[in-house]
Amino acid sequence: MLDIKFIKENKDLVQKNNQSRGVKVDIDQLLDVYEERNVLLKKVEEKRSLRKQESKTKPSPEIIAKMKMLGEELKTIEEELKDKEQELNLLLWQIPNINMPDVPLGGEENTKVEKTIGKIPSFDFPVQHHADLGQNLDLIDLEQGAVVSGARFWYLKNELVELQFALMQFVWSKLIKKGFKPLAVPHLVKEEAMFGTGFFPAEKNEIYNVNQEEDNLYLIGTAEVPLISFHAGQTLDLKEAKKYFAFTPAYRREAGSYGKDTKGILRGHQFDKIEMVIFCRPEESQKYHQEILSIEEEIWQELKIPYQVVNIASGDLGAPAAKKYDIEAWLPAQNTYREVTSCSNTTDFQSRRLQIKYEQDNKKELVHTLNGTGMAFGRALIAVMENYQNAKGEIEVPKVLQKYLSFKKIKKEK
RNA sequence: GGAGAGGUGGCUGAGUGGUCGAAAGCGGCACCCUGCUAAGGUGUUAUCUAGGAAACUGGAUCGAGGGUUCGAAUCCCUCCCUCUCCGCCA
Repeated sequence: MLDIKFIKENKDLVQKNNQSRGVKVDIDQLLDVYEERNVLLKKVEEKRSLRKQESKTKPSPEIIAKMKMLGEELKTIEEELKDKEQELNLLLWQIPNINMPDVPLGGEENTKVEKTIGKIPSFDFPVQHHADLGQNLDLIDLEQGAVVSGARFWYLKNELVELQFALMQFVWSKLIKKGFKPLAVPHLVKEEAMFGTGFFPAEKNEIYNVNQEEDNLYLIGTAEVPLISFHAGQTLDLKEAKKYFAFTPAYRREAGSYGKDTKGILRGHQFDKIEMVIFCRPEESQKYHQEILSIEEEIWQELKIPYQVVNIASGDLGAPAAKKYDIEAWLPAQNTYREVTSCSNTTDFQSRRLQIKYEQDNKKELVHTLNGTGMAFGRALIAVMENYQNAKGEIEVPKVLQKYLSFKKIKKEK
């Protein structure tokens, strides 16, 4: 979230920024509420001060009577203050991060293609959709997934599972080489972690709530949540930035996407993913954003799959992100690029909520946090399947993955 | 799941209703001493927040949130977490 003082001093900027993201919070109202809250706070503090002075020693009966009255007044004002702070927070929590200067303004249609890498392949045979390849080669079982868990769940089978494991090792070893430290993280988190990373309140309906009555935990929609929360409440030594990654499933309700991408495994309630995060000093976050992007690009380049990098427009940014790049890989069967990774600079939006700081000239300052997809395996599998299919309806194994596998092609006969 | 114990400052640990933001020790910092020398002495040393140029002043914080009380680290309730024993278990 933003610093209320920053909002006060940069009213117009915040207002414009909100507009660019389609967020309708009345900043004047917010600042009014803030002022009202400050007045109440001052009153409360004055009365508390009085009470404190009289409570140093045992007071006389008259003073006790007086203090009793003061206590009543205090209680009333404290109640008002609490309501006012609640009102303030509800407004404040809706305000998204400030766009970086080079974020394209507008909605999805204004997403800017930064670069296009790789030549779109031309096939001299009819290309198959990954769902058909999966069916023909006995790699995906959507029907039984639906029987067991419902729509948008599936089983991966045979070589496809091995292929995913090969991709995992490929990305894993690369991130280790790049200085990222692996973490095995909780997949169920408390509300505070969801709020702190900025997924609540905005995206609450995307998240599974487990055992609300007894445990009230939330299934992670991305490892970003436990990874960033790993340092919640801590003051870090940031002489060097901290880099982590984790391999986890991502659980998503996909509440708003009924009827969208229903064929195959492009959009599901659960997919495996490697996520990376970085904690760094504010002046370094733009540099590390580029670094994360370049690692993601390297992965797709080595897989030899065409992709484009897009700079997400303001209206499409999640609340915590100041800037976001997606990589979209070419999917031949859909004849288009589709999102396969996403990396964001969330500046101090998350660290302010989670109170993640570092020490600078004997003062504690908020860190900047970044996150990026190492690999979303569901979509990576789709990209490999569709781009590496051949005329015989087989799937060839990308060169960089071959050392992890005992086969070079996925064929029909097992 | 059952039975218990507990969460206090950077650390150890005292504090069961008022003068407690909190003894003592350790650690840190500053100065002094310099034939007890990998030592001694003196002083100082929590965090957040509002105002202020600063000195300073106010408020909050003893796991979190409520409650009782004129007054809560201390009493009551709920929650979170840690530990011990039993049970179960990959």
